[in-house]
Amino acid sequence: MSEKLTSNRKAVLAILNASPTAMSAYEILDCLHRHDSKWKPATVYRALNYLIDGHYVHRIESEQKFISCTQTHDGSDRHFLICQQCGNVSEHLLDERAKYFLTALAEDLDFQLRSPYLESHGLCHNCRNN
Amino acid sequence: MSEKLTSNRKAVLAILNASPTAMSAYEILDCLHRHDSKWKPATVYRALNYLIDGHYVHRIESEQKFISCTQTHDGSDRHFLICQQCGNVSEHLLDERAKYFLTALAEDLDFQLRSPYLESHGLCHNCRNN
DNA sequence: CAAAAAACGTTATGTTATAACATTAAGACT
DNA sequence: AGTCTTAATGTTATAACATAACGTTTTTTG
Repeated sequence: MSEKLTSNRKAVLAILNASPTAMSAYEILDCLHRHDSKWKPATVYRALNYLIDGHYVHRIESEQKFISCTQTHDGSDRHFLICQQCGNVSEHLLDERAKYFLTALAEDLDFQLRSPYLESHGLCHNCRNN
Repeated sequence: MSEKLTSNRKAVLAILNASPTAMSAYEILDCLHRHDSKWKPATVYRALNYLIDGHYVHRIESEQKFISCTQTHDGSDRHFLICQQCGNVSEHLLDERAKYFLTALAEDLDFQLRSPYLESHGLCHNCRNN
C-alpha cells in the first residue's frame, strides 16, 4: 500500500485526493501551475499513467477525466457512479452477483467479457434530494 | 424512419453503414476526402451530431468513436459489445431484466441511474474461436 | 563506483471537438 | 413568384485531450 512515490507523482496524487470530482489532466495542470510553472502536459500524463498502473488513480473513460482511488483492490471489477449534477464520482466494487450477471449477459450474446466494469451516470443521493 | 437526409448527412452515414467497426470522426473525414477535399472537421461533427440525435448513429463513449445504428429504438437502454481484437461493435437492447438489475444495483448505492446503458469490452464470437 | 534502468525536462505534434460568424439553401406564407 | 424565416453549410480559428521522441538527470543495483 505505501511504496513511496516520486515528488511529481505525489503532487499529482495530492491534487486528485483533494477533489471529490474527477478532473481532466489539464485541470490538474492548471492547479500545479499555481505553485510552479515548470509543469508540462507530458509530465502530468506520465504521473497519471504511473498512478493508474498502481491503482492510485482511475481514469473515467466516459469523461476523459481522472479520480483518485478510494478502494483497496487489484484494479478490476470497479463500478463508478458519476453524478451529472454535482460531478462527484464514487467508486465501488462490483460484487460477485453483479460480476456474474454482467458476464452472463455478455455470454448470452456470444461475447466473452474482458472484465466486469461499469460507469453509471445519474444523480447522487445529495443531488436527488436537492 | 425514413425522413430524408441532406447530402452531407447521407455521406457520413453511408461511410458508417459500410463499417462494422466504430470510426473516429477524423477517420470518417479521411474517407470523405478521397472523393472531395471540401470536407472539414466541423462539417463532419455537425453531421454526426444530427445523426446521433436522430438515432441513426451512436457514439461509443469509451472510444470516442462512432458507429451506425442497427436497432430500432428510441435511443435509450443500449448495450454495445466492443471486440478488443477485431474492433467490431455489436449493438443490442437491454432487456427488462437487465435494466432492472442495473437500476437496482445503482439504487443499492443510493444512486438514481439516468438510464441503463452499457459498453462492454471483450472478445466477440469469431475472435474467441480464432 | 560503474553500468543499467527509471524518471524527468523539453519540444513538438497528433488527435478529438467546438466556437464564431458569414453565406447559402429550404420551407412557409401571403 | 417574392419575401421572410429558419435550417444547414462553409470557413477559419482554436480549445481540449494525449503522446512521440530524444536528451539529461536521478536512482538502483551489482
